[in-house]
Amino acid sequence: MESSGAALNISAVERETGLSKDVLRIWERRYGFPHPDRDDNAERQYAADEVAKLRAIKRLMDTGLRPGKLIRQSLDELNALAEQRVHPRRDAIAPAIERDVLTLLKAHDVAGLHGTLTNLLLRHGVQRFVVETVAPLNRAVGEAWMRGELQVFEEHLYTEQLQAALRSAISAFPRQPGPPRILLTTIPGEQHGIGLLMVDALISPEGVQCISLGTQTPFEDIRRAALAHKAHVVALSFSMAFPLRQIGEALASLRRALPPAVALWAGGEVTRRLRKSLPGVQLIPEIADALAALKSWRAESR
Amino acid sequence: MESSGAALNISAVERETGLSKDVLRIWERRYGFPHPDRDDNAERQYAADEVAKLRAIKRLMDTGLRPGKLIRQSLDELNALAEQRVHPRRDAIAPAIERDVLTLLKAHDVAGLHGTLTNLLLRHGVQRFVVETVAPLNRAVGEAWMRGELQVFEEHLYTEQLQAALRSAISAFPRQPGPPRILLTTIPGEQHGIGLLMVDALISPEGVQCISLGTQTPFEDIRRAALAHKAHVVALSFSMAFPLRQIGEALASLRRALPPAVALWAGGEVTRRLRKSLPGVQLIPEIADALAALKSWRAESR
DNA sequence: GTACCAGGATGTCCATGACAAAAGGGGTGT
DNA sequence: ACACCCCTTTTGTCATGGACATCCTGGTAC
Repeated sequence: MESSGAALNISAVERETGLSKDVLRIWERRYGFPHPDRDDNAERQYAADEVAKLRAIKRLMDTGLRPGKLIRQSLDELNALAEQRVHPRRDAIAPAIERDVLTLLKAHDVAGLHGTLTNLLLRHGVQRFVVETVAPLNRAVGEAWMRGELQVFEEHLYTEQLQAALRSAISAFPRQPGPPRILLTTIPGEQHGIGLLMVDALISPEGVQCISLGTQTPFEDIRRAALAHKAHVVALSFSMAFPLRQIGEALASLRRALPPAVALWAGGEVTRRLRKSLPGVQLIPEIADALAALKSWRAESR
Repeated sequence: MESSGAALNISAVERETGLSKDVLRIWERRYGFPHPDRDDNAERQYAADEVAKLRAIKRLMDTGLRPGKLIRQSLDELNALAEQRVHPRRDAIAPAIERDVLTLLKAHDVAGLHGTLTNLLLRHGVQRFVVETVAPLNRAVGEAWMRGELQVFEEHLYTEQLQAALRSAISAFPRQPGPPRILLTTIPGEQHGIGLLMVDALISPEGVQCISLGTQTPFEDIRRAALAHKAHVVALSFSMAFPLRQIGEALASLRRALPPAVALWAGGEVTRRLRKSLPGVQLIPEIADALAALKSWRAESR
């Protein structure tokens, strides 16, 4: 294992942790952590365990905690805290399905995972699959990852298999002409697209036309796309990792850029943490709320 | 159009153009461009046309040009240059299919695009579809985008529809047990996953087991995943936008981290621009080379 | 033609200062 | 209890300007 896998420079740490260079430097200045070695050229060289602790801190911050209280704790304490922070939400024992999937993931059983997801999808139908299976599974996987039970690559495998399942469900449904026509995408910087697929799979069966642009569409292009496709709704998805600060600003500026007749939906659990009220923006903190939003759109547009 | 849709601050420009804050600031210092206004707090406020020019410059840089020669040119000159830079490669008139797809894209005809891709896929089979249709189409779309004929959101729609087509093809093939077992992913920072899907679709029919982790797997996790899945090959994909500088370094360090028995493939057109020789790394500059690489792996491993 | 070297071009890193926005903590009125 | 407001602390982002490793280009020697 030699020198514990080569120290990382600051931009590598930025990529691995999601903490900007500015933040890494100012934490060092203010809190004394991290405290990387310097190479011959006086550049920071972060050790693997420092990066691990930074990742743990980032994880907890994404749930709403602040760095000042986290940064002095040891990695073990942080993991304990993560566990604490997760348990309260678990109202009962984790259902069998979630345990099964986590077991398959840890066993790296690709075929089993694929089979299980496909089975659930076919058994319950797309919509129940999304609301009752995928949403809780995402939570379970996210929590397991938070607790350090899952490796990053195991979580990637989950995402990939889930994506395959959702896409096959979506493509099985013939596209029916709207309305409403819904434009799905994420803003630049938000690279998680699973939320888009979930919405697509959930509401396509309702006879709406979902047009997905994938992730990270520049603002100006979201506007242009909405006009070009004559979209009735623009729906954005945000993940927990996305900087909360930017969400409000982004939604407000997009709201200004879009014609008032075009509805703007913002999905993702984080949207629950938004403080400012955003007139003209429909928040969708739970995936099931997308169906409600669709209903109310149809009611209003008559 | 008043203040042309609100000026962007430096981090917004970083997201929209892919140029880091450091680069934006030092260009301003060295070349005098961009030259953003300052707000009350002396922070840079980039106008929309500056951002457009920056995007044009970035586009051209991704093809190997250097900023010093680009930055003094006007947006029109840059677009002309992009056109020039594209044409030489076009040895004949663009085939009908490529023209058709571009027309559909510009007409925002989602159903037509989906139909055309599906039709081609079913008509020619997966492998021919990937090599003879998708690869030239990608090039055509990339070039049209470079010339400014395509908007970003139109290119996103293409990517999304293509992804749907490829995934449905892949999922239609039953996964057969390898060998080789091939781990597909990209390294952190590389967010384009189409290459992975193309490889998957191309070689899955050959009876290999492709395990895709999606994009941006941290180095350490690539190693762990290779071991956990007992992969025979680790295949990475690189797009033109990925900083060439980092590719060589990344491949070398990954080569060191992986057991010698595990082959390392690096795909994508950019790999042709690599200077250093990389022992133990198989380059795959053309998608069709993946089949050759597979053949030679099978020959050697006997 | 090829190999090699010097100088220019380019991106990344560093240190430090400043400040706006968000969050927390009280206190007060209903 | 709860809602509201104001003040303090916390936190992230931005700015400036200097340094330097690396890559590219072009010229020179063989």
